[in-house]
This record gives sequence, structure tokens and C-alpha cells, in this order.
Amino acid sequence: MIISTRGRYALRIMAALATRTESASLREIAEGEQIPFKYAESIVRSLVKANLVESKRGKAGGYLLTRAPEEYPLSEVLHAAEESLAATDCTGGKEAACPNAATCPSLPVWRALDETVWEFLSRYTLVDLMPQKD
Amino acid sequence: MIISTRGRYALRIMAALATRTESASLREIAEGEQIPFKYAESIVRSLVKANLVESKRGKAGGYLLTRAPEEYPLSEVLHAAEESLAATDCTGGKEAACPNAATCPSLPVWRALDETVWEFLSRYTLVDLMPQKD
DNA sequence: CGTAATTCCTATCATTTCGATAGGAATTAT
DNA sequence: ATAATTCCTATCGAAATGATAGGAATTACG
Repeated sequence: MIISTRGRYALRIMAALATRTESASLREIAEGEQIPFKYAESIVRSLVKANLVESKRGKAGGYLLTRAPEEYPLSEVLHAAEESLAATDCTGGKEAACPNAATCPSLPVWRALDETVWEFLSRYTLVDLMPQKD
Repeated sequence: MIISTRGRYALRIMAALATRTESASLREIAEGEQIPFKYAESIVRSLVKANLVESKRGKAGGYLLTRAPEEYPLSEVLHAAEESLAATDCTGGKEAACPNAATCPSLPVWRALDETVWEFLSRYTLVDLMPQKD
């Protein structure tokens, strides 16, 4: 699965944040989106680490986007939330480098596929996931 | 993972068959490709069911392609071997149809992504995976 | 006919991945 | 002080996935 639940949750959280101007608490967002709060926490921390959202700690704290919604390509959000967006293990970084990489005729195909997917996901932004855009 | 080990094994088996004119026994193919024989068996049965290869039973039996190598798009082989090529669960067939499908703003994106991936994989054939094509 | 090599079929195991949960420390507005 | 929040680490449970086991059915060939 190239895009897992985790990644899709991330997109929904980001889209929800995009409707706010003030910082919003995750509890509220998670409830609104029907996402388990604790799971949402772990996802948002990935987003913070990737500098996609800003956090404000303490009471009345919360999260806030750092850019305009149209400046968040889906590729970037998913990349921050997911382990990997690679279409195969061969290009996923893990796997300690396949020993046949040098001669494998498939590898260039997988690389090109990853590139195609990345490009596709870069053509959409958070704005495309916000229902109220009519 | 959109393309799993199972799918990549399928491609390698098909590419190996593509180098033969006579029917070849799976034991031989699997050994040559370093694929566990029993696992290879289960993969090949999927390929037979999808009419991508022909089988000959009994002693001196084996498997044989039914078309020329350039007439096997990777999309078709992978589709036969894998559970699903969908990029998300949302478009994967299972999941008993998401209740929000009608209004979900992401769904059209996932559909378009699946279409893009399918089209990409249809631009390559077994020939592109055969080392000796120079 | 009998044997050996093969495809076919079903069931199960083992490992990894992934979604989710638990408990609590650190921070901060009021 | 208190309450609400973000932050951190560890773990659980279920599902997916790669792999294995054992044997039935079929067929070439001596």
C-alpha cells in the first residue's frame, strides 16, 4: 500500500487545520475527523518535525499551519507522515541495498514509477481536499 | 507497498519463461531465479488462472508463455499476481466501501493516481525486463 | 504397467507491518 | 495551583505477507 491510513489521517488533519486561523487543539481536530486521539498525536509530531505545522504548548496550546493551504503539496505531507512512499521495497531505502541493484533491469522502472507518483502527488495541494472550496 | 515481493517474483518468472521456446519446469525456473519453489508454485497458479501462461501437466510438463514477450504489459502481470495494485485501501475493492465515498474529496485523487500508475505500468512489457536485449 | 517428474490444491506457519493504546513528563494560560 | 495542552517512549493486537508442508492428480517413458 503506497498510501496508508496514517498518511490519509495526516492529510485530513492538515485539511482541518487549514480551515482555522487560530491554533487548534488536537483533541478537537481528532474528534471532528473521527481519528483516534493518541494515534493523531503521533502523526502530528511527524508533521511538526517536518516543519509543516507549528505547535504551541501548554494550556490553550495547539497546532497551526505555517503556510497557506495551497502551498502544501500532498506529496510533502504524505512524505512527512509515511514511512516511505516508494512503490517497491527495492526503492524504499530499507532492505540494505539489493545486491543485484547494479544489473537489475527492473530497478530503473521502479525508480521511474516513484518519480511519476511523486509528480502526480505534487500537482494537488491541501486546497483540493477542503470540501468547502466552491 | 503497491508492488510486493510476490508481484516482482511473478515478473521474474515471466521474464525467465520468455527466454524459452519449450515449456520449462518450474523447479528449474525457481532455482535459476532464486525464488522458493513452493512460493513460486502459488504465484504461477495465479498466472495460469489469468491465462498469462499455459501449463502442461505430468512428467516433462511445465509452463509456457501464450504470447510474445512484448505483448505482456507489466500492469497485466502484476494485476494477476498481486492482491491489488491500488495505491490506497479506499480504492482497493475491499474495505466494504467507505461510507463517505460520496462526498470524500480525496477519493477522486486516489482514483486518478491508480489510473496514472496503471498507465505507467502498461508502457513497459516483459521485454524491458529481459537482460539480454542488447 | 510402474515409476518418476511434474502441475495442482489446501492448509498452516512465521515474520513483519501497521493501526491503535497506555501512561506519564514537560509546558503554559488563567 | 490547576487544568489543558503538547511531547515522549513503550507496547499491544490484528492483519498482511512471505514462506513452508504434505499430498492428490496427471502424464511421459522405460
